[in-house]
Amino acid sequence: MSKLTSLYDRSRVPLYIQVASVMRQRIDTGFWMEGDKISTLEELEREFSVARVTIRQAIELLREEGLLDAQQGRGTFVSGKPKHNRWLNLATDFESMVASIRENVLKRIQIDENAAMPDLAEGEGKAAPEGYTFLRSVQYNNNEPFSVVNLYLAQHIFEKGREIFSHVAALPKIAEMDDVSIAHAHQTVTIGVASPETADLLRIGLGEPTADCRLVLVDSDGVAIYVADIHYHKNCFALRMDLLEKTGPRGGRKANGRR
Amino acid sequence: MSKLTSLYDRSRVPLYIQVASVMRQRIDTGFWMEGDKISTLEELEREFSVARVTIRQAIELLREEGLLDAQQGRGTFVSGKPKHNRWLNLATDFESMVASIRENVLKRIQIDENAAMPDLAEGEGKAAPEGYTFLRSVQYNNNEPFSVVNLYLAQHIFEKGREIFSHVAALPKIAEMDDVSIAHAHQTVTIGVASPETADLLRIGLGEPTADCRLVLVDSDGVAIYVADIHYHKNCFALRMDLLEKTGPRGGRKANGRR
DNA sequence: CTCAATTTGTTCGTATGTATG
DNA sequence: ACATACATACGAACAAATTGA
Repeated sequence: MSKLTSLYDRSRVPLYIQVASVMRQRIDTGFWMEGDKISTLEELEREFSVARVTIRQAIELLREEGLLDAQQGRGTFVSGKPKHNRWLNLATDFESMVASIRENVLKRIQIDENAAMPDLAEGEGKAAPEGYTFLRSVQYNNNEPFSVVNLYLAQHIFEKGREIFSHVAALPKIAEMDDVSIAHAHQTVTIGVASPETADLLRIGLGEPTADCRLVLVDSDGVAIYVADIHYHKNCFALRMDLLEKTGPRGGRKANGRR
Repeated sequence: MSKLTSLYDRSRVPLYIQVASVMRQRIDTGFWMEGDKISTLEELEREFSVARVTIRQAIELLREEGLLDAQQGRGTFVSGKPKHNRWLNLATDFESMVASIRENVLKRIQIDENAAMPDLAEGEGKAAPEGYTFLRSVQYNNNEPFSVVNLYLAQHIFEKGREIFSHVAALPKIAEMDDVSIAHAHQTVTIGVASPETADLLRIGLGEPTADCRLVLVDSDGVAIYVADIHYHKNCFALRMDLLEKTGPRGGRKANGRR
């Protein structure tokens, strides 16, 4: 009870869902392997400090997902792993980002030519004087949506390929334009929550976490020509990076440590 | 009603909390600015397709957080912004990662010398034959926890500085060891959920989202000497990277595009 | 000052969900 | 499976405060 209230103060999500989240994670990470018999109800009751019925609700949830199989008199067994989507491996440099986007299937769902200005943070360049066109699209993989892209494209860029931008991803096209210079390109990844529109498009619940990626291209005049807010489904997001890319291997028998 | 059930099917988080999440985000992103009068209850009812009382519960939640101020007869106003923690800007190369970790305050809370092997994925090197020591620590900033580090340190590395590793961050110490070579170092970022221990240490709810970072160092023999699973509080996590770091500016009047 | 429109605040009844023991 | 308590959500009606005509 005391534990319940303290947990409730922190999250307000129904307890059995919290419990189910943790158990799902255990299966996912292999802490409970497929075929294993998991702890008994009594052990779980004690571990989570909740009532038996609450544990059973959590198990029922995972049973519906096909992850658990409770058998009277025997125990509860792991009957499957949550399917990971993790298709995406977010690129960490321009070339590979363009390459990966080029392969994507996307559906353009909205275009507003006279859009409001995107609000640019420090270091994201200055706004294009001719204004922006707003483009929204959804990216699919195996017929399932995995990201929503909200893009502000500088008007003078958009006009170079009004037709093309309506149907294909903008970034590769921009990369191909010889008369467009890109002085800076950076992305910032954070964790956000799904707005009603995003939730709808990604088919997730309102307020569920998403991986939010802001991608900004700045031209040689310091103008932000491409400002994208991308919301990735959390299960489709992974970002792997090599930390020694620039410097190469370090240390070893003979200290080559600069510093 | 139909919308309710469909949302409920997707998330099962209480509706008023979902609504509050979205409204909090709107304040955070500046869609609703401080001092603004936000939409009326009736408009919000329609927008979210929920009952008046549900909207009021969401507003009450944000009122308690100091973000909204509802005034009878006048409207509801934005009275503050959610405090951003966002201290962290995760490093994307080895040098700066070592430097940033060096500055952190950490509390070592657990050490197990004969720990189970970490399960290594493809490309993460092979396990150290002498086994690993498990170290768990919490990193603080302004007295608030922002990350939990679960580290498997190869036994032969741990023994080089048993005392030191008990009190300070391991990574900078390893970087200083001239007789330790690091052939590969990479990290993978995903979105995870808080386990009971992590939730407790970060003071968040069970199953709440976290930014999970796996950091692996592999020595020149292909042995994983440092395997860390780091769970960041979602509000303390931001990862900014320059996409043109390697190639420099591209395009412009005269196409200099290599390929 | 009064009136009407607008907007938040409160309450009732009902149904279902969550959690305990 | 049951009894109990409380939380969540709906819809609707009414009350109270503010504003401007």
